Amino acid sequence: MARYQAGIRTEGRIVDSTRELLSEVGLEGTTLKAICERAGVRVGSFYNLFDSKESVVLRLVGEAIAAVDPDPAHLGTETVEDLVEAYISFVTKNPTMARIYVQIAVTGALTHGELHHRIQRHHEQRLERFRDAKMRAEPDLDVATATECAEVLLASLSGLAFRAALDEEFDFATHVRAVPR
Amino acid sequence: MARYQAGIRTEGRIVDSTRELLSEVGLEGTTLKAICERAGVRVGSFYNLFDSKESVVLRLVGEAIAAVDPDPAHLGTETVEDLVEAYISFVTKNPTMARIYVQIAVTGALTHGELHHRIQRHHEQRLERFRDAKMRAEPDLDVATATECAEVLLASLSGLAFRAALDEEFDFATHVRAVPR
DNA sequence: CTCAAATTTGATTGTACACTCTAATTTGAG
DNA sequence: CTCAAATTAGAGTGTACAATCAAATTTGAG
Repeated sequence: MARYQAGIRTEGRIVDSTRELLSEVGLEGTTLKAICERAGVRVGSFYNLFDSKESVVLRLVGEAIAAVDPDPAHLGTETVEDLVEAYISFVTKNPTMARIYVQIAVTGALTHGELHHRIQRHHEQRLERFRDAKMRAEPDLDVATATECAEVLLASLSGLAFRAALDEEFDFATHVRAVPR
Repeated sequence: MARYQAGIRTEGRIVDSTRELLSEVGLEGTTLKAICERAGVRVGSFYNLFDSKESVVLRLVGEAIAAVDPDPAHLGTETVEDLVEAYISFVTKNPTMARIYVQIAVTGALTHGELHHRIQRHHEQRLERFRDAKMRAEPDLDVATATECAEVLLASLSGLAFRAALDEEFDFATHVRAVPR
């Protein structure tokens, strides 16, 4: 069972090259051959470490999802502003990951069932956090209205993130801060 | 040169089956084989009528783009509400086309250059129309602010359209009407 | 140093894809 | 009815893909 250093390093290189490729050429361009070439590894070595190409991609999706949300420890005290600012810093400081998320959300979710569920579940969680933050700020609001607000705000954010993913010039932060809430 | 009826009918069947496939299984699942099978046509017949698979897809993109916008004849008098309502009725009455647009916007734009330009150009045109409508309603607004508003509103709409494309249950119209402007 | 286990290699398989080509068939204008 | 042009059929090409496998090599604990 005991793993060797060589194998661990190889695994890291494979994950790194997959991440780079996903952000540079999308899911479509991230082929097994491309991953292996960039990692300086033969195909056989890849399959010694991973069950399938999908398993690496799925790991990266998890990474991206984890990076979207701010410190879960603060759950229960965060404001809508906190969540919005966290999203801004995610997209601007981590454009690679943001791109991966947007790309996989669409290219993956519509066809591959596994990714679809993962993205859907993540959206619901985010919706709840935004709604709770909203209700913390305005306790008189009923749940339905708060959920409505959260849904629209989230849609604006993802719409703008989508735009940022397609157009490098797009000033994401400024536009997000202009979103009415 | 004179075309025969048989060829014209075949062409129609191919376009129809491509449209159906795009909305059902996305760009990825819309293979030449699938198109031909559904159209009840052999591969050779396809290439007698079209240069490539891409050319049919591109025609469908044009169709989708044309369907997104309301009657261009009214250009110059339409209000922001008109544009928003037109978008709502496009997405709700024509979910197939909406799906095609969203899917192609992302899956296509990031990799295939041709589609990328087309989608980008369309977005800019839409942005201008929303901005002009906004300025017509509030003549005191400076161009930058109006553009800003239009950009955010459009992002909200596309974010919600994206959501609707992923989740059949999603009540698009209600959410769009809840978007602050 | 030894040796079993971990890792690497590279040739190989099988499948799906867009697209081509030639010959047979069908169409419809004159 | 004729026949050139349009259409269709369907086998075939080439390429890219994910994944497999047995054999060679490397690792590192004892």
